[in-house]
Amino acid sequence: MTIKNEIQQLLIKSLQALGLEYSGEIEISYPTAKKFGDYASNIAMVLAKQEKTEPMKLAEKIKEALLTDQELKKLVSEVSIAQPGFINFYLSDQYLQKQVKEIIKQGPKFGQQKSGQGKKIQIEFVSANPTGPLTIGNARGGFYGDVLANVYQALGYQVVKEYLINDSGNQIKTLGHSILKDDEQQYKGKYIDQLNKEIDLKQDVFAIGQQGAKKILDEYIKDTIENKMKIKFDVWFSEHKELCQTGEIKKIIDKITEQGETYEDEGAVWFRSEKYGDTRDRVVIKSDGDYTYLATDFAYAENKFGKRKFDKCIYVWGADHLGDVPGLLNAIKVLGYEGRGEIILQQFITLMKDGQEVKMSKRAGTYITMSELIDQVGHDVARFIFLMYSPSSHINFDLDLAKEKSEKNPVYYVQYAYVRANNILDKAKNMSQEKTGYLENELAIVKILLQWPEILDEVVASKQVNHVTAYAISLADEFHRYYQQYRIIDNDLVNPNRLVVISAYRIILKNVLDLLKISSPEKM
RNA sequence: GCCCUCGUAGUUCAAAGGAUAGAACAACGGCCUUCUAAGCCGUGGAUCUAGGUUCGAUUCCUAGCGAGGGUACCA
Repeated sequence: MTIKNEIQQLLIKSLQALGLEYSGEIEISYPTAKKFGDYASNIAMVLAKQEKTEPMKLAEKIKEALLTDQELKKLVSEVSIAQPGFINFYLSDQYLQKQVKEIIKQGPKFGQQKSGQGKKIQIEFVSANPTGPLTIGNARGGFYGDVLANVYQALGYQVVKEYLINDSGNQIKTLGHSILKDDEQQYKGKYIDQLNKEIDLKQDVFAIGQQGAKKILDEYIKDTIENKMKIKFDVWFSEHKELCQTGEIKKIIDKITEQGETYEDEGAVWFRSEKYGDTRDRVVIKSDGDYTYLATDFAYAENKFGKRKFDKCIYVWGADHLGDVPGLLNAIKVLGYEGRGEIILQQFITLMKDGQEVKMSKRAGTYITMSELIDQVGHDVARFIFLMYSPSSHINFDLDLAKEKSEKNPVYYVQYAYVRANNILDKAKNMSQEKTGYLENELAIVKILLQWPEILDEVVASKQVNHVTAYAISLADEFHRYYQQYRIIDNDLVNPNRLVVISAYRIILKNVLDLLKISSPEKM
């Protein structure tokens, strides 16, 4: 149980004792200034209207009730009221000192929780079409999905990371034409020239496209993902093999047709999506007999929820799939899995060059590949850059600027804090020890360390993975300041309390960096 | 036209409806005989516009302006 949870429990008890009714979740936040304590609740302001009283008076009553609770004293040394009605909590020094030892005891496990209760969750991300190398646009969701998976895992979920290979359908034909370099060529670039030489061109277009797709997947995409981005997918899911050849698409479309969820019009088969709140119905079988993307989505959803029994599936998509969201959600609903699918849209990246926008296009050959970027700035920097963005923000990306800034990237700031902590612990091994009390800065560090499990909870709730990088930076920040201000080893003497704090610090920072899959160097 | 996302320091990004809107880079001024200065301290600098809801709005609502995306029997 996190500190936030404990404070929530204390408040619930107090509200009950006062006979106050409140059904919502009690919000606990980190105050903006140190004088307001370590945790704060706005509950008095929320309830003031319902109780027809003033927030300050109500806060005072709740405070009185809190103070009678013996449990409170284990955690908190002081509760105060502040305008316009905040209730502020101050963690006690004893509690903090106890918790530092807990961090050291748990080590890499600190922060892990069991709230996921072993539920099976699947995260599908990247899933770029195997028609060209991975651009930074395609790969935007890569680091995101990878870290989100780690967060879920830390909270006790069973996570499967999956890449859907779109190896059937029209874009494969188009790829075939492109490799043949005939009139219908669309994709261009060196990799197409290469494939043109490597593949036997005396086959039909679809076969050429499929061979090309396989080569692109193996030689470009997997290489970038596994070796450059350091992402390990648990499942590479072939649409062609798993959904087309097995007949799963046909089966599921037949099934919903039996249920009356489709109808025929103008030679095509339509899914009644409008019935479920969509703006229009959507085609699942085209008049030429081919299945649409949505038909595949039906089969894929059934495969995920029905066949493989995932409790929850997260789809990390690019913003260009926006139009498919209602179709998929309604498909999930019709199949009986409503509420178990969640779609995260990643907004587009605009490529900037000398202050000008460049349209990123595989067809025009104007793009930056993820592989290129990582070669230029290194894995840790590339990963950190992408993880700092919120999924909903439109990124303006300038490669030259990224290169120029890579040496000043915040990732080094964070890693340097780790190096410093490490050096001290290394050096202090053989020092004689002299015990004194804890410094305020040390307790401040402990307070931040204890937020780690709360950050994990928050990320699962908000899906804002960028909060983890922000947390890493604030961890580094607090430590650098402390390091500058105090000498830990002085005249070959060291205070063991300080070493305890720094050990705990190193553990948490390592846990954070591991979760982000950023290296934690011992020396820089 | 309609739908979605976004609009915050010079720049790139943060901020579950909360308290004095945070960082980083850039600019300017300081700090290395002592645990690595890849660091620290200090200064200046921002919520697109107009209304509304609220004790309280960068956040929610309405309208406008601007950027990106969607609006296919493409994927």
